[in-house]
Parts: sequence; structure tokens; C-alpha cells
Amino acid sequence: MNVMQQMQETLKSEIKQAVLAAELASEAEMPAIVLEQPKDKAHGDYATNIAMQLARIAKKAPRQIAEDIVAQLNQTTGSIKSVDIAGPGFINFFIDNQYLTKLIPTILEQKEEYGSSDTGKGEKIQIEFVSANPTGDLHLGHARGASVGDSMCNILAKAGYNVSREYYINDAGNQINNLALSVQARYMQALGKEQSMPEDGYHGADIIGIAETLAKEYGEQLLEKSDQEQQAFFREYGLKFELDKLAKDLEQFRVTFDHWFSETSLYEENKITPAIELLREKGYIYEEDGATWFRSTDFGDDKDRVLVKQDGSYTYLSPDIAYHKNKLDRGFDKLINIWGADHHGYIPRMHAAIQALGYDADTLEVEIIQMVNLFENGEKVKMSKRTGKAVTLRELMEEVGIDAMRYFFVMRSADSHLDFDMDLAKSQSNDNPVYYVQYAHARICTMLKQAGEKGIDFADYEASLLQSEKAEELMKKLGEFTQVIADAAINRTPHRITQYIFDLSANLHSFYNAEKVINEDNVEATKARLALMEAVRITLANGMKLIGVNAPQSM
RNA sequence: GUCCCAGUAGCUCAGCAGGAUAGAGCAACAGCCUUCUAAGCUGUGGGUCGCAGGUUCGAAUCCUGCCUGGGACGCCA
Repeated sequence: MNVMQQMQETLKSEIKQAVLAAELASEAEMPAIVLEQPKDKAHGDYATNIAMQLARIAKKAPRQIAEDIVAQLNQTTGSIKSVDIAGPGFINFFIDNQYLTKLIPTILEQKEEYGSSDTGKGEKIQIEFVSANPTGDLHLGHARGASVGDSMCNILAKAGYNVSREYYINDAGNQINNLALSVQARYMQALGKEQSMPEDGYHGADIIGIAETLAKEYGEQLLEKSDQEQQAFFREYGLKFELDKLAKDLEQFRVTFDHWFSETSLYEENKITPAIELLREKGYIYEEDGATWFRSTDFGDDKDRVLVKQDGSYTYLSPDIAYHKNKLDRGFDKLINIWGADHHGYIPRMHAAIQALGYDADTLEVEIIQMVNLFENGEKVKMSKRTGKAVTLRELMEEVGIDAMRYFFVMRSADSHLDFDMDLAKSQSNDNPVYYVQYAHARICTMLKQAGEKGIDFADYEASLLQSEKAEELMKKLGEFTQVIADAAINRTPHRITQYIFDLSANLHSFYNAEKVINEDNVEATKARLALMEAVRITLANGMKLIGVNAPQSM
């Protein structure tokens, strides 16, 4: 807890004591004390609506209640400068913000650790994200999922959760057979032979690339194998190629995983049938029309779901249930799946499965990432995985740059559709918000460097010299960082981090324009300002790291 | 037909475990570089928070219905 949070806690407990002392409510009736930061400075540094909340309990007019509270308030603690009653009954607190200067040594000392908290209390959370089929290139939607997922992991870890990142490899279904057939067809074509693509084949350029490599390396050798052997070969080769490429692209995108979990392993280790049998023992399974059904309607699903088809093969749901059972068996307190919006209809049956396995529905949390629309030259770019003409993650990284992409994909709330404006993301201009933030960081680096060149060492500084309004605003913003991360973690809203670093950057730029940091005629004040700058730099860098954006020394 | 998401300034979006005069960026307009990077700053204008009810001292925020846009509703994955 930093000084700002301590300050707020002190204030809350003072308010509570005053309410009790005024006999307005008993301990049991006491509502949660809400402190907010008013938008208007005339309403003080903090305000509470407690008087309105108590109106019904105390059966008095809010303004009268507010007066009773203020009369009982111990104003000598908590740096309270003055207290006002305003509006319908708000109590406004004006604080002596000198206490904020204590933040600076804290931040300089904690460095990369600043912003951490134990909010999560070590809760074991597994986050599964991306999990794109290894049948082609990652596209725009995956890129958003990867950005949001990775940022969420970083944020939760920083807020004290024990996070495990996982990628589920769909390497067992029909799509992999199609992959093998597609590679085979392209291989034949590469050898100059007439061969049409399978009906649900993958038309991406990457498949053509695989085939050309194979044609070059093996010539017509592979045709000597039996059709079955060829299938197996193309399947394995294609899968390995696609997986390596996925991992490499994601790593370049600054997204890594603790575990890559193979669907095939569920088959190989015979995990699926036992999972179904477990549900059968619990009475959630029945046979009908030659198929095996899961009675998911017991848990609010629209209809029951088939687990084993008439032909004896599993539906997709079966390995998924086995997979989630496996996750739970690994001892996670909570599972978070990050899915594209097109899979949201799958949520009720998955929640049903979790409950049928004997867990609370909210043990599994599904975060839905809404669709991304790509705009170029003011026009919407149509995407199609079938024709392979979708814009890929790799192309975007080359064309747009990773920093801008990572920033853009988390800057909106995940449940809003995102319009990705290529021209804006590419533009090296002040229209591009990622530069605004990076520029703030680079500006500070320049100042620190120049101070160093002038021989100014701010190891010993007196933070209390920071008394200007702009400096105070900056420090206030710095103090919010830990709580912002905690809120972003609890609410699973990584976009709050982009908002925060944008706001902090705005404060920095404003400060920069209002005050000259390095003034050799006043070395003591200069040192204090340099320490503040370093604190801002650390906080900005920590924030950018959470969303996978680089913090440049210069621009 | 059922379900999910969205509808807030000209545009793109925050705000939504209820709070005071609803915010930001872009666009428009007016200013600020002999001074640490102007990729910056300062200011102005701009809103029936989709519509209609309801709950409340108080609703953009919660509830109900409706309208519009997007998506999902397979013994596909």
C-alpha cells in the first residue's frame, strides 16, 4: 500500500469513527465508505457521499447528517486541511498534499516493482488465450486476443495473482486432416501436377510455402509412399511447421506461454472417455438416437449436447470437457478463457460442464473479445480465411510496428468492436496515441541525460520542494498507479492501463511545458524535479511493460 | 424465434458495484518554439447519454419493453 492508499484508508476510518460517534448508524448498519475524487477541484481532493447513504438509516436529511459527521470528525489526522459540506450532502475534504512527496522515494526505490500489490493474494489463475488452430497464419482477431490476453496476464501477475499462461493446440480434429490434404494438394501443384484443393482446404500462402519447400527438398520422392503414409507425413510436417510459426510470430509480438497443451495428448493419454464416464456416474449422460448426450440443460443451457456422435467419434465438446477437467485437476482456483466473439454461444455449455464436474460455474470465466474491423484508406478491408487473403499478424507487425499494434489492441474495452485504422497506427504523427506516451518517456530520458552531463546528481534530493500545482497533479497521478492496476486486474480490463499511461503522459507534458526542470541557478529545486521525473519515467515504463509496449530512450 | 455485445460530441471511444456542471483523442477555431525534443502545451465551440417506462433523495450507470447495428445459435471445430 502506498502513501496515497494509506491516506485514503485513514480518511475512511476517520469518517467511520465520526459516524459512530454521531450515533447515526451502528457498526452493523454501516455502509461501505466510498471516497471519490471529484472532477471539480472546488469540491476538494476527496469527497464522500456517506451522508446520503445514511439518510434512510438515520432518518435525517443528508445535509444534517453531514453536519453531524463533520462535527465529530477528527480533523487533526489524515492531512486534512479543511472540510466542506456541499450539494445534496457531499462532504468534501481538502488535503494538504505535501504527503504526496513521500511517493517519490518509494517509487525510486521500488523501480520495476512499483505498482505491484497483493490484491490477488496469490490466487492461482490459469489464462488460456489465442489457441488458434495450427492451420494458417494468425490474423487480426488473434492479434487482439493475444494483446488482451498477454496484457491481462501481466496485470494480474502484477496485482499479486499467480498466473499461468496457456495455449490449447487444436491438433486433433478434422481441421488437421484438412491441413494434411491441403499440404498434399499444394505439394502436387508445386510439382506441376494437376490437383484441386480439398473442399474445406486452407488456401493460405503459408501452405503453398510449405509445399514448395517439400517439393524442393524431396522432389517426387514423397509420391512413392502409400497414400496413408503421405497423409501422416503431410499432417505431421504441416503441424510442426504451423506450430513453430505460431510460436515464433507470437514471441515476436512479445507474447509467450507457460504451457502449450496438445489436444492430441488427451487422446493419447486416454483422458476423454473417463471424463465422460465421470459425468455419467453423476447422472448427466444419456443415450439417444445412437449418440451419447450431455444433459447441459440441467445447468441452464438451451439444449442438451452430443458428446459421442452416431459414428462413434467425439464432438468437439468432449475433448474440451476433458481438457477443462485436466485444468481443474491441476489445482487452479480460477480458469479464464479468452475467446473471440464468434464463440460466445459456447459459454453456457462450458459452464454447464464445469458445474457437472462439481465446480461453481464462475470457476470458469470467459472473456469475450469483440471483432476487429480493419480500415485502410478510410475503407473497411474485408477478410476471409478461406481465400487466405486475410491480413496476417506478421504482415501487420512489419507494416505497422509492434508497439502501435499492442497499444491499439488494448486501448478499447474488449467487449467493444474495434476499428483498427491502419493509416493511424502507421502514422508517425501526433495523431497516434502510442507516440504520445512513448514521447513522454523519451522526453524524461533526455532531461535526465542532460542533467547527468551537467554533473547534477540527484541522489540526495528534498522532495518537499515540489510545491507547484503541476507537480502536485503529477504526484497524485503517480499515486493512483497501484490502485489502477488492481482495478484493471479485478475487472479484467487491460484498457484501463492504456488510459492511465495516456493520462500520466498528459500530466507530464503539461508539467514540462509549465516548468523548466533543469535550472542551474537553483540546484536543490532541480534535484527535486529530477527525482520527480525519474519517478514518472519508472511509472510510465512499468505501465507500458504491462501492455507490451517499449519505452524508448529517445525518439 | 432465442441468446450475447454495442448504441454517449461531426468521427473513434472512455465513464456504467448509482452521485455534484457527462470526459478524452481526432476534426474545427484562436494562441504558444533565441529556453530541457512543438511526436508538445494553453484556450474556445460542440451532447434530448438510441427510445419509452420503472426503482431511487439522485440514473449514461440498475430493472422491463421496444428500435438500430454486429455476432452466435451443427451429431463442424
